[in-house]
Amino acid sequence: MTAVVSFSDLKRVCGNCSLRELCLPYGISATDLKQLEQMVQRLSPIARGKPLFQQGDPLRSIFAIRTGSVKSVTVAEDGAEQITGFHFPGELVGFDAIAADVHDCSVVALEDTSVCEIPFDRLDELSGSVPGLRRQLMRLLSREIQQDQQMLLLLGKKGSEARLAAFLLSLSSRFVGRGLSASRFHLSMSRGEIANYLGLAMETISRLLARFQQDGLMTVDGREVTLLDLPRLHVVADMGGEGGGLTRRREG
Amino acid sequence: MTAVVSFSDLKRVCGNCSLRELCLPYGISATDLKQLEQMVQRLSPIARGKPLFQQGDPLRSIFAIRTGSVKSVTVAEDGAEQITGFHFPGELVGFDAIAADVHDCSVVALEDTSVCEIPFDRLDELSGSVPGLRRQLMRLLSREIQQDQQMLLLLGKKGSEARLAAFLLSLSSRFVGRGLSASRFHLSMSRGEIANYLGLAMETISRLLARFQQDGLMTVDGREVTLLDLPRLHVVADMGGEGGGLTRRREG
DNA sequence: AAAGCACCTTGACCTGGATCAAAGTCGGGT
DNA sequence: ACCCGACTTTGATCCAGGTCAAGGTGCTTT
Repeated sequence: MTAVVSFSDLKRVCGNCSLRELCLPYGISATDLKQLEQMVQRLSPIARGKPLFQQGDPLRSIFAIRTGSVKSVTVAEDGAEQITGFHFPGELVGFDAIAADVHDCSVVALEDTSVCEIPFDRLDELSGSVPGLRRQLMRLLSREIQQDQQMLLLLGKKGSEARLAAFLLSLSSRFVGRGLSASRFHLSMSRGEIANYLGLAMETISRLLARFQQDGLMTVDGREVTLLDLPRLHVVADMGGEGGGLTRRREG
Repeated sequence: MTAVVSFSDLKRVCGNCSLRELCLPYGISATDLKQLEQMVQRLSPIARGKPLFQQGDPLRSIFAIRTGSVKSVTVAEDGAEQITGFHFPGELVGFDAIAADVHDCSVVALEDTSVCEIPFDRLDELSGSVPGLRRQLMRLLSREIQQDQQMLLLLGKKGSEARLAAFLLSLSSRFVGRGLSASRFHLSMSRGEIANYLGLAMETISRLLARFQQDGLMTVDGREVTLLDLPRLHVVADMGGEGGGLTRRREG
């Protein structure tokens, strides 16, 4: 092991590429970092609506979103499509494919999007020699499990208002992490995509947004959104359990 | 690296413990295996209703179910409980905790259950020196992501019949994997727990089981279940998408 | 064998959100 | 400027599944 790389060195290498998330806090040596740097390729931007990879494609690489945004979509045998996630700069996609070496969802750009490609076998190899990288990879996989399970709770136990509020708050907190505004942002996905993601009908999203606005929780102008009352949105997002006021019985 | 261990050696070491799933097909050396063997501890059986670990506990170990069965439960801030999974012999639990070093679900025994405990930091350490083990760990994490996303599709897009049918088929195929009958088995969870897991009301489960029986799809006697028509159950499980006959519009 | 309890079933009714329908809005192309 | 197609809003109606209520069923305890 050679010297640990400084923060500024890293910034030079990855810029604000999301890969710094992958390696930063875990002490990577200069040689290891060089290897990591060399394995990453910048792809030409993906146009809105174009897939980064598709369900059924063999696992070749993991991708990091640099700019723009994407959705991941799973289609069932019967043709039903479920959006399983939206991803923004600094986030990685493709982890679903490790289990079977085949992607079981498609990832599609919601707007013009640039990504970095990380060939998986090289990443795997390097993670053998860099314990911090291995831990970080596992952490990322585990985080995805957590998020999906949080989503299961949302779909299994919460009503439409709580779902939408939770969705807006999730976007907000992720934008904050990127140094953007917590309360004012642009939705890169359509109402229909939000609806699909939350297991609701498009019309319901439309009505809910109108109601939230009317209740002073937020402002909506097309896809431009301003959250006016974060605390109350949190209350709405937490509604619907047996702990709160209005119960919603479901188990015996 | 010393000699690769034979299948029979492995059987001696892990018996039919689920850990063989973790290491078997990936060529582990005798010394490595010895290390793995030494790190695994057999816990005294967990009584029905007792937790293996609880939401909020720090990550210490991963657990492999040896006999019996467990459920994992997440409780939201508002008190709503969501069962995020059922686990049977040969399956591992605890992966959710890697991201934050804290378990974000509780795992509770559905019947008297015996498990093996695998201290996580030792597993992590060993996985550094054994590439096959590392790959297998990643595969397991990734598989959990896949399963959760499959579940998201179920909760987001399918009706009650499809959910229950898919649930029964999932149990069936998992039991087959353990060498048990695909069509005849015992439910170790209550109707209420099934309902909670599937995002339905207990009464709905009860009614659906009655209807499935009446339709000749299966036989129910308390918690004893016999699947009579696997193919038709598959059809029911796949219902509800825009590809099939009866549509269920949701996106624009 | 009676009581107690946890679990399950069945029926009657209600409601949240889906579906159907019909305009309205906006951005991009010619 | 105008048109076109994709997206969004809003209203009316419907229904799958939740909720409420009232018994069963069967196991364990005494």
